[in-house]
Amino acid sequence: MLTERQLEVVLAVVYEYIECGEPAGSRTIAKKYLRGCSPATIRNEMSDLEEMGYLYQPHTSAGRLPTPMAYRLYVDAIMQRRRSPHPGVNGWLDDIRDQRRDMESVLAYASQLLGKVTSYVGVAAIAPLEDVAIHRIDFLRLGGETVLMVIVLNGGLVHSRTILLPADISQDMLDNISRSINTIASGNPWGQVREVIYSYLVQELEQIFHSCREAIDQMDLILSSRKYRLFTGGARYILALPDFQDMGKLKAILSLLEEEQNLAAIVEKCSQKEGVRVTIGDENPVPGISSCSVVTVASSTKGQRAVLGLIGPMRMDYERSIALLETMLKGLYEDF
Amino acid sequence: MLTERQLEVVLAVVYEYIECGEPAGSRTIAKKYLRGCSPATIRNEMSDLEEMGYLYQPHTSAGRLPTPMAYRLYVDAIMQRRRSPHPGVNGWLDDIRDQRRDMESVLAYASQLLGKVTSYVGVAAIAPLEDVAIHRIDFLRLGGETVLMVIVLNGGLVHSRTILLPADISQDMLDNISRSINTIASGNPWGQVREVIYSYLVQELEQIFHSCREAIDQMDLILSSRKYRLFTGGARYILALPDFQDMGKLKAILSLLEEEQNLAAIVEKCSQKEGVRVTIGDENPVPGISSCSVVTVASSTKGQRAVLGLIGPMRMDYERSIALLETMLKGLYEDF
DNA sequence: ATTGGCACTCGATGTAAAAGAGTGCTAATA
DNA sequence: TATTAGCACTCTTTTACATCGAGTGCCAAT
Repeated sequence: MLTERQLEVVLAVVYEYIECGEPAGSRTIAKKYLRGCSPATIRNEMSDLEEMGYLYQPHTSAGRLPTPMAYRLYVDAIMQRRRSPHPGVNGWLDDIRDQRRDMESVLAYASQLLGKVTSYVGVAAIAPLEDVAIHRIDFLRLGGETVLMVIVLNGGLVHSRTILLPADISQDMLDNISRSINTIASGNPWGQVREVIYSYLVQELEQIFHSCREAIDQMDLILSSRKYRLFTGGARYILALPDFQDMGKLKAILSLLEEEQNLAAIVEKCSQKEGVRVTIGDENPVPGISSCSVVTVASSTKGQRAVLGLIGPMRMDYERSIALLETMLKGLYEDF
Repeated sequence: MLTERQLEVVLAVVYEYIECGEPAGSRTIAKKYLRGCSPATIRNEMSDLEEMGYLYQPHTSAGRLPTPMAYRLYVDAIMQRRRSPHPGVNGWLDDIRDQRRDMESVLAYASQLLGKVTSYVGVAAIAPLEDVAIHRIDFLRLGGETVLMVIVLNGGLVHSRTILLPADISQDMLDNISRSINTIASGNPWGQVREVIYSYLVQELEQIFHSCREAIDQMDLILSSRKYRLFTGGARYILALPDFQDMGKLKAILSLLEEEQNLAAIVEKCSQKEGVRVTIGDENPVPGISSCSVVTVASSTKGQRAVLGLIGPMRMDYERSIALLETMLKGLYEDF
């Protein structure tokens, strides 16, 4: 167990490193954070803390750096404290309102904004909740065998996908089908109506039923998987951070951004519960970004779950990031 | 005017630099490309070529590098030659076919593939042609005042946008409106039916007409602007290139990718005519990537214009890039 | 338990010498 | 007259080595 003073030292080292980006020496800590102690005392504490796994030295003659354990301690301490809202958010929300057109573009813009103001990578995501009700389903023939299926969920989330249906099904027939499906489905969650729709299709469309398999499959895919729609922005700003001068780290983070599934895994894991969640280093489910941290805030209303997040170096400014995300998500929810 | 041998030297220097990434010395050129001459002869030629603006030295005791003028010469020479198709494309097209779902995902995947196999940044874009016919227009009420407008163009391009319409217009009314609009519009280009639709709305919807302004405006925006839908992929791979070890260049290219309008400007300029187009250095309309080159290939069918492209360093492998893009676009068009 | 003092470690910085690559020029050559 | 061999010169890159300084660990004094 940590003594009071050891805790202070750990938090001081983390704070100092987050602020300055350089290993913290005993002298600095004594002078800036624990005025009552001499450097020698701090040195002794530091030595103990290193043994306990909270600090480490990059080399013998350097100051101490926090280990992930120390960051965890620091973040837990922050999370206990009452946090004040991040300043400036209101102006940015106005920007977003000006740009707004639909949920998608709002989130895309929000992620860019998050990246820009923090110099980390901004993330925004949204997914339907499990029991979200279907608003309507439409089929629009595009030409040839391809048909565009548009699924609108309560809350405004829109999924569209092209499927293949026999060319001899006219748009009128499609309209009839969607009318019937909508009568059954509209206002109900997919889980409740899936079977009904299924048997309707079996009965009504006996002759072409096998061709509709794909449609049903795609509906299942869209409506059951509850996949997040992901937006990221501001990747270019991390280039300015000293932590990402290393090409290896850069590559890892860019790869993450370009591979949706990995990003989705992170968002998914982070959003299992409401509110703020901080994932440090290799607490992350994705390999490769073990030197990064992820801060997310999740919230559900109107049948959908939204997530805002920041991906940054392990020494990112957690306090500010958390405040920013909380304030921003709250602001977005007031509007939309 | 260049002598035969001077031309050979310039092309050799460009080729050598593209291959090896290092300034080419007189010895190397004499040995690998102009066996009949001694290094001293090449030195004299090089000196002249430097004066003419084709070559330059990064410092006194280094070999020569090509200037943008030299690259231009080289590319023009390539373009004259008959090009053979890029090998391996067929396999990749199979990949694309497997992944395919709709035009959007095909292009997204194609851009990623392009990036991956070249280590440059892959670009794919598509836009409707000026006279593309409207396939249909639908309005789906999402809830409250928001209505989703879905515009499907002949050829399969889908635009959707939320607009605001009074809450007392029911979905049935919307259906009627879209039916009428479709009767007028379907199969015709926007330019021809714009006025008719306009007057229909004025007549039929007198009382709510002012609320429909936005719908018309948005249609205008979507159907007149012919904006490109852009996809990029493979940005992470350029990190491995020696040319992008410089943070400044990296930042420039990442910024370009995140700012749609600049990318759109490049694509637009490049796609004014059919076929291959190579833009070298600051021939580009966008500042910041003056040390990059862009190779694009454009083609129009079925009412839309597709562009595939690669953004790479100025010493990118133009020959291979051009072959790859041409083969790929051709393959895509055969399928879709 | 805390602190001042001091030797020690190890990266960072700076300087000088050596190595290497390639040029430019001159004089010889075909 | 065009080409070439030879050689001095320039400039970067590499290596080696001395120095500096931040910070530690430890011991003896408080």
